[in-house]
Amino acid sequence: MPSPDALTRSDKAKLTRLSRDLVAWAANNGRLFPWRSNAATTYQKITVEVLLQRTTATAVAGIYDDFFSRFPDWDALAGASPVELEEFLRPLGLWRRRAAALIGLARYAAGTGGAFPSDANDHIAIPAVGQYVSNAILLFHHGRAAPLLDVNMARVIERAVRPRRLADIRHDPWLQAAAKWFARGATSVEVNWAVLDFAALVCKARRPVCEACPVNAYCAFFQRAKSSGVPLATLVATIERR
DNA sequence: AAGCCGGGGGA
DNA sequence: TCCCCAGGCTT
Repeated sequence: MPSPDALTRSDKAKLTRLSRDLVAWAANNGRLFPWRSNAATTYQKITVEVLLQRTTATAVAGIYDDFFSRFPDWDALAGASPVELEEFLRPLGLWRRRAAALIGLARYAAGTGGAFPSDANDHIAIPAVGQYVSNAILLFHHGRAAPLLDVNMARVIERAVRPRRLADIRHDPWLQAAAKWFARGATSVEVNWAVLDFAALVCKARRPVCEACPVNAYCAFFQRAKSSGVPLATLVATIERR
């Protein structure tokens, strides 16, 4: 009997279809952000992932130009005065914690000339780099496929396929495997951006727009809602774990 | 593997 | 007020 934490063939097929459909959806409905531009440097792409934590992409977009004009590279950020940096970060919330994290990360990166280890096991020692930013480093700095597994990707995968078992996204074996499979391959970046946009615009935490969802035909969450007759809004509150 | 932490903004 | 937002850190 296979482990309940293993990806089934059915899971894989569904995740593959999901990634393809969301990339297609994003081609017409995806959001445009400066940090996704070809002009964005690796420094900007990694730094912005710290800016984006526990805040909205809209808020980050609002400070993006000013921030990177004042702190254009790792050296500038590493030498920033905490007080000045905090002023830039205030609109995002968590500004004291974020300033300290950014300076720690920047000091590290400035010391290596902007290079990061290619082995994710070596990332845990780097300030402000947890599982999420580690994957961002693999994805944007090393050009490797990696899932930006945050609450958004987790929500979409859990609704479409099945809920995770553990409370913490970062420790659930099935969800980890599912995300990795979901974001595998040469289109990893596009898949990651597509699911973030889809989660923000359609598969929202509070009021998902299931009626206009491009994948509702095979979404477990929507199918369950439809067959149970329970109003969607009620079901949203309870993604049951098993 | 859980608990804790910590700020702005929208519903 | 409560909940959500591209989580990291400590235990």
